[in-house]
Amino acid sequence: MSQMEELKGKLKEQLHQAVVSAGLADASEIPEIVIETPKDKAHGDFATNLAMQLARVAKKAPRAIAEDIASHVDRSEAGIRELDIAGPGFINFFMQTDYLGDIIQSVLTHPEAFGTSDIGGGKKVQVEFVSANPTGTLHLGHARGAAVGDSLCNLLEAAGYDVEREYYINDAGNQIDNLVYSLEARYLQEVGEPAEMPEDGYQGEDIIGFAKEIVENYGDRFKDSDVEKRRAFFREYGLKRELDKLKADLEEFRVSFDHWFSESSLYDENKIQPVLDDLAARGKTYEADGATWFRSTEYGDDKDRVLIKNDGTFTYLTPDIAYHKDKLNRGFEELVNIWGADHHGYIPRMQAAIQALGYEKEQMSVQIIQMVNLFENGEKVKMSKRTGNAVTMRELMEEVGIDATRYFFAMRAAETHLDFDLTLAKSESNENPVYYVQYAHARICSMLRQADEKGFTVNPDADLSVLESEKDLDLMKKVGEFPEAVADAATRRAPHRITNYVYDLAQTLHSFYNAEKVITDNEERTHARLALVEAVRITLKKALALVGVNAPEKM
RNA sequence: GACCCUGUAGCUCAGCUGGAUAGAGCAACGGCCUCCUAAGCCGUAGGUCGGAGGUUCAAAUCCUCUCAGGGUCGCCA
Repeated sequence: MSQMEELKGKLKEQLHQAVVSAGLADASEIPEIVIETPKDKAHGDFATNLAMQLARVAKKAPRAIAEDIASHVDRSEAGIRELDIAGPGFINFFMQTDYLGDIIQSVLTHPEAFGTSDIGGGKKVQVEFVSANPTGTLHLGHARGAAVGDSLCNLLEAAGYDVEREYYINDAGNQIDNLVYSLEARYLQEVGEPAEMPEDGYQGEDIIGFAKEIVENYGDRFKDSDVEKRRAFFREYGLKRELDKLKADLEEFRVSFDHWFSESSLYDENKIQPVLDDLAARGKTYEADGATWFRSTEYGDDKDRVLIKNDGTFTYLTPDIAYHKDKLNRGFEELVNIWGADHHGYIPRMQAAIQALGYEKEQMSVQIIQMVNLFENGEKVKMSKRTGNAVTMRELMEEVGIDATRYFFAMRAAETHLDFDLTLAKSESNENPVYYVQYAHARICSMLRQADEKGFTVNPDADLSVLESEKDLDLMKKVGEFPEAVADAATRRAPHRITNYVYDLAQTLHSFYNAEKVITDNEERTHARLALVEAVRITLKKALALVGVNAPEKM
């Protein structure tokens, strides 16, 4: 538990006692006391709406209740320096400031623990994201999914969940056959045979590249070889190369998965039929029109869904149900799927399947990643200038840079449509929020270097009580809010709260920097401010790391 | 037709498990470098929170209806 939480806990406890001793309400009638941090600091360090909540129970006006509470609360026990009753009945608390110094010191002595919590209680959660088909290149939308998914995992880990990152490889459907035929056609073209691309073949440059590789390494030996053998080889080769490329791109984007799960392994290990049998045994399937149907309407889906088509093959849903069953069998208590917006209609049937198999609906949740629109110089960009196709993740990384790309994707709530401003993301100026935050970090590093030259080092035991200016206190408070920001972002599955927080922290630092001098002739204060500034640096770095952004030491 | 997302300052967005005069960035305007990075700071201006009802002591936030934009509705994946 962070110092901030402890402090709030103590305050709640004292307020609770005050309500009882003032005879306003019985202990059982008191609602959960909410302590908030007011937006306006004129409203104190903390505030509560308790008096308003008690109006009904106590049958008194909120302000009168607030007066009663105020006169009964043990101020020194709760760490209250001063308190105000304001507005319709808010109680504003101005706290004794010594707790702020304690927070800074604990950041310096236990930096690794700062910002972590145990609200997850070690719960095993699996997050499946990106999962793009291994038939081409990662695009804009995948990049957003990767950034959001990875940041969410970081947050859940910080909040004490046991997290696994998984990528589901769709390597069994006919899109893979298509990959094989496309690669085959490209290969034959390379060795001078007349061959046409399949009608809906993959036109990407990557496939041509793979065909060239095969010619380099194996010559034209597949030209006249047995078609089945050739295709088996191309399947393996094409898939491997596509996966290598996906992994490499994602690694570069600072996203790595714990587990790459192959759809075809569900077939190889006979994991699909047993699930069909299980559903049938539970009476959740029926035959009609030559197909086998799943009664998803029993769980609120719009209509029932086909599992086995009348040609005897499975729909996409069928192995996917088996896949989810497999995930739950692996011991995950909760599954989080991060899907593109085009899959939102798919949620009810998957949730139906989970329930039909006897699991709780809540064991699977879906985070939808909404569309991304690219803008450059105020104009909508649809296609890559280079290739004429959709803009790829790699192009983004190269043109915009990884830090800015990850920051921009983390910056907005995942389920909202995103306008990605290329011009802004690329600009190395004050308009760009990424640089603003990174600059704060670099600025501190610069101060620390200069302090070092003058013989000052950061001392966690520095006496922080000498820091009394408004800017000092603002900055300490902002650092203290970090653990709460992380816990909040994790609970709400909202990485964008971290970028909001870190921007705020950077702003507070810059403001402090312009108002107060860190390195001065006053040794005591210099030590105290160095400690403060180092704590800010650690916090900036940790917050940026949560969204996959580097914290440079120089800019 | 059904469902999902969105509608808050000129632009991009926070806030949405109800609370104090609705916040931030950019853009606009005015200031600040003999001083630890001006990629910075300080200030000014700018809003019928799409609209209409309702619930509440209190609504941007909850409910109903409605308008606008985007998306999805396959025995594709």
